[in-house]
Amino acid sequence: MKARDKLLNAAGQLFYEQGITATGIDTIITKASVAKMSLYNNFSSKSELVAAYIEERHQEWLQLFELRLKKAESSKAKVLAIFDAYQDHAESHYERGFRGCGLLNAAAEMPVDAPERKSVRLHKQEVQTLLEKHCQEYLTEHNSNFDLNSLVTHLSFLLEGSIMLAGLEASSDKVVQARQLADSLLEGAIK
Amino acid sequence: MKARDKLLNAAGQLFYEQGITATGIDTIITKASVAKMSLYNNFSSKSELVAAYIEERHQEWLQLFELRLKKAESSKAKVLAIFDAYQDHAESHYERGFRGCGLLNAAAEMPVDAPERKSVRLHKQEVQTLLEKHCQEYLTEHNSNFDLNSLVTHLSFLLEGSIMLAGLEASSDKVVQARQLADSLLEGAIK
DNA sequence: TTTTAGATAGACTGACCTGTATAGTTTCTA
DNA sequence: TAGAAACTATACAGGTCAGTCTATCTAAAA
Repeated sequence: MKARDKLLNAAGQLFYEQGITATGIDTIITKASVAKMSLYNNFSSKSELVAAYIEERHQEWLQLFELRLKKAESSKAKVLAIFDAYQDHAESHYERGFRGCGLLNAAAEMPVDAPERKSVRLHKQEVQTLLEKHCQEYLTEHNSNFDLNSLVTHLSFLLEGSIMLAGLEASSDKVVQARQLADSLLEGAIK
Repeated sequence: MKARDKLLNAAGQLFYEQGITATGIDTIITKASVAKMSLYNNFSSKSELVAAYIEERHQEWLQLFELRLKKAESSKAKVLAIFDAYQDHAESHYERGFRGCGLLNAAAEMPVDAPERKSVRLHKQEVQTLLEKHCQEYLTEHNSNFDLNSLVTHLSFLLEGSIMLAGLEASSDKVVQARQLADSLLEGAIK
């Protein structure tokens, strides 16, 4: 395996488990079994490694979502596939200590003006856009005039609130509950 | 003002704005205009200062809530007072950079087994207990057999999801929207 | 076979980290 | 007014931080 990938793997695990600021360069390269210069040949600084980490987490989630989306047959199932992907994410990290959404956690430990917060914001906006798209389809399919914006906002609160509380409790239960609530919310929107 | 209070003020601001791990002892004592020994005479370690910070944030919120609760006349208004307190919190920090819930942020930057995470969990449970109490009253008052647990869970997702996204966007808008959604949710629960 | 790119180990810098030790000063209070 | 308690400034220890430098090695490409 290339040094860059080893680094991303090690950093991915450590950043997620210990937090970014609390994780030092030396810990990362030791876990990756890589020389320090290999880090600085692939990334110009720790910040750049952090940026790569954030991007990777997001792509990882998008892949989980794509998998779930393929299996979704109804338009409601497509909306709920977003919740499924959150659940998959939660459960994939359960054994080594689930700690919530890596992106929200990263943003939470950065100062207000940190560039990392901006990219997390963009990623969450992308999730919101996905929600909007599939909710739109769902509503038009059922000829509902339910307010799209408030539905999307509502679902995004269920999503992020549940993953946050799930992380705090180190369990995916809350995400499962959020999915159920989202389900009945969607049902209510076409009645 | 006593050194202990000066320290709690300075640490409170710095921890909230910059994150806990990223804030050093020296930065805190400089901002507090206090000698280093004053810190270690009042707190045995940085961790103890962090614990005090977390406790203080929680008490601060409880006070905001008490104020709102007093003004609430209906049982629905009492439930919504919890959302109002979140909004007050968001807006009180707006000028110097709102960054979400200090407790959730603190938990987010700590390793899975950190004691800080446990106390944050306890505080969030207290909020949930308040939600439960006032929802209970609301439902019985209106002779509703709406499921209490799912209502409370739902509201807690709206609460924590909105404060998290609000922090990411440095605006209290999301919390206001969450309150509106909570309002109609409560209305729906007694129909 | 020679060149080149990627990797290695490890020493090093200078700044910053938490926490301690010492000694002098202010402030409250009995 | 005398003593105790709280506070100050400063220096220091021992560690860790991000990042640089050098020198060596290996493997694939030219």
